Amino acid sequence: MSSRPVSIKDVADRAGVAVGTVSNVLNHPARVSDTTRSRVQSAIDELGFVRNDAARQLRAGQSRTIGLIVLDVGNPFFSSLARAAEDCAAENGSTVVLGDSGQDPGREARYLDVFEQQRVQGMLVSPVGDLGVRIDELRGRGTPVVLVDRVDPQARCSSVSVDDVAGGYLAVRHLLDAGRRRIVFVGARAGYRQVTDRLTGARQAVGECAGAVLEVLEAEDMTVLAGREVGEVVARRSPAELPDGIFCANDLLAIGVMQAALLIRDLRVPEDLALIGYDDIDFATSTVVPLTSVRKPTELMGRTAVELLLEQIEDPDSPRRQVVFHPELVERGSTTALITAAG
Amino acid sequence: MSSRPVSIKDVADRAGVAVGTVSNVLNHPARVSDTTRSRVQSAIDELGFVRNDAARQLRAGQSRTIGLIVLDVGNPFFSSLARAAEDCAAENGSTVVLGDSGQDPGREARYLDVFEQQRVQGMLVSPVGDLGVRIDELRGRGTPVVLVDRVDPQARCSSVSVDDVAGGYLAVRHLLDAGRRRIVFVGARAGYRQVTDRLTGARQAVGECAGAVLEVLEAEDMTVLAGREVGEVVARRSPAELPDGIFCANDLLAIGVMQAALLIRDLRVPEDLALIGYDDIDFATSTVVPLTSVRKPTELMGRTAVELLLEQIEDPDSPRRQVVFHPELVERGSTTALITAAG
DNA sequence: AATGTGCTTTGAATCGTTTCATTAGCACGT
DNA sequence: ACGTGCTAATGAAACGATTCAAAGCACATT
Repeated sequence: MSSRPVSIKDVADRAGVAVGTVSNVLNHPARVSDTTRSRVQSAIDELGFVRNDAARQLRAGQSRTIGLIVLDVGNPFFSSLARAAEDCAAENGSTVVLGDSGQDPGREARYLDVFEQQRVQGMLVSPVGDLGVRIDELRGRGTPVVLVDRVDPQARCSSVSVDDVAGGYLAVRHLLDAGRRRIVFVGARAGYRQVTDRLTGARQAVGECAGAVLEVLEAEDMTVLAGREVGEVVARRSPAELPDGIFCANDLLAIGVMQAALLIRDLRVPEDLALIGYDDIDFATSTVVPLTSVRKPTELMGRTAVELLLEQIEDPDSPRRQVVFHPELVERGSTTALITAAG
Repeated sequence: MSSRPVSIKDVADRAGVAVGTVSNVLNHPARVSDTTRSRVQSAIDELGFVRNDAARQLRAGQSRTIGLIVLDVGNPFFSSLARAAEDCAAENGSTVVLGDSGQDPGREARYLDVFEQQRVQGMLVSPVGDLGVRIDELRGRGTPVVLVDRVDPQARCSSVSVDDVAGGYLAVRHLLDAGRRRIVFVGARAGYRQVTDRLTGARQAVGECAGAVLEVLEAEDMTVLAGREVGEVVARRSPAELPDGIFCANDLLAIGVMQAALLIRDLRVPEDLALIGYDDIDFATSTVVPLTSVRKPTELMGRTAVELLLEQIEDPDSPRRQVVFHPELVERGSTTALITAAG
């Protein structure tokens, strides 16, 4: 029943032309006369011909795909970045294929190997560990790499990342602008890099504001539950010791703190306590009081990553660029009271 | 500086053997003597040789990749399914590459084309619309397809899916077993297929229990906010009209209902009102009262999908199978009171 | 009639592997 | 010395596209 696959040769025979002509129809339609083109096209349709990409690539020496390796496809940051990268690649005639390393160096290595064997045009990688050597090898063999959400300290490749210090500054500055002075920062016990950057930014903002004080609290980890525990401790304090603004290192922590504040002590958010998170996850809009947060320009990062990669593909000797984006404040009810009724 | 890519020929020259021998080292190491093998291996390492997959595939006529096209990589269901599929594929020497259709038929078509041109071994697809014709074409040309989270009414290909009727039954049965009799089902105005199935299951369960009544409420859509609106309406009812158990068509709705119940009326969950959602999203553990939910066996579905595909790859004439999984109840505090203090 | 011009079409060479029939080399028994 | 079996290594022929120099053709110009 199912015979051997249809090749360009079969199409040529059917249409009564040479193989080169079929190839031209596929790749340089303008070179072919209208009549021939439509005859070839019919043959293609009738036979159900599908171009063999392996053969094309072998001869052409180049593929039309870009590999994207992310730490966790389930993470909204990466999925939205992937979406944007796909769009941008499509506009440039390329296709993004996605590999999920799941933070596992072994899987990451597998995808690097597979993509290199497939001779992808280039890769976007949000690396698990240090990829220094691997990146040099790849580049040496002609496959450029762009780092995502991480900068290469030795500037061997381009990268897109976010300035978390600026984000932390932005968040606390916003609290200060709203008149808050007794600020609490909630981070995590373990030293996530993002946490320390955000704290640094927070410190800067407080330092610039006379009369403002910053207290740092550590949660067990970066989860809602951990945030709730910290929130409960804070909520039980005497009125004099209560902060009037809390900045959490991510939204999950902030949601936990909010739960505690509303339920344990019936504090009003934002009147008694202004609250701000980080990452702007979907859920931030759905909390009882919608959560103000700090957002990375995810789509822009995805597009830029692809653009930087295309730059390197076109000219491997073009200078590497480290693009650092500034995050953006998303104001919601947890810091900004709606227009309150008179009184 | 960067010369032309290293080929198997270069390796052969360097090691002083024939190209066929290098190929054997790569593909049939047992056929090669130890000394030769190590000599070739050194040459490979020294030259940094990376096999050209296009050439391999062209000659071998087969690739080692499986295409997976999902509706939305951001959806935890798909990302966790993808992870499992990757693991299962890796165990069988294949690699999964992911394409995100984003519910867009155009993008879906693009990925189907790209993957077919790449001659993937087969595809797992959670289709946007009807893929009937396309699937026949693919299969006719030798690329098997397995549907994910959707059954093929004409059984042209295998599939993995979940019995949402059973899920709805499970949820309401659980409420009834906990002694609840005035049950409310919260669905969505627009007719999602999952919603109607879950409602059907709910009806069945109530039908089997004398004295139980089911009321159906419609939310604007399937979000936390819509759930909260419905919850507020319910919470304002007179005590006689209050339900004692609510089943929401997904977790977001349930979270919204919970927010309303706790805040508007200070109802106790689960004592006054037992609440159950569907999907078991991550957040279900992090609500103020942890949310009981119904979970699809995601990992199992991912693995099974790959297995069904491998089955079809090995023997294209093997019978197609429609595997339907039963969801599982995940009990948490919103339906089951912890051991209460004596009294 | 010869030559030139511009557009189509041709078909062989090529890309880097795998495959497989063949050969080489070696040890062993007669 | 010779055949027999083995294992190991060889190298040319695919695989299916793209590319490109060359040829073919129709028509205008000299």
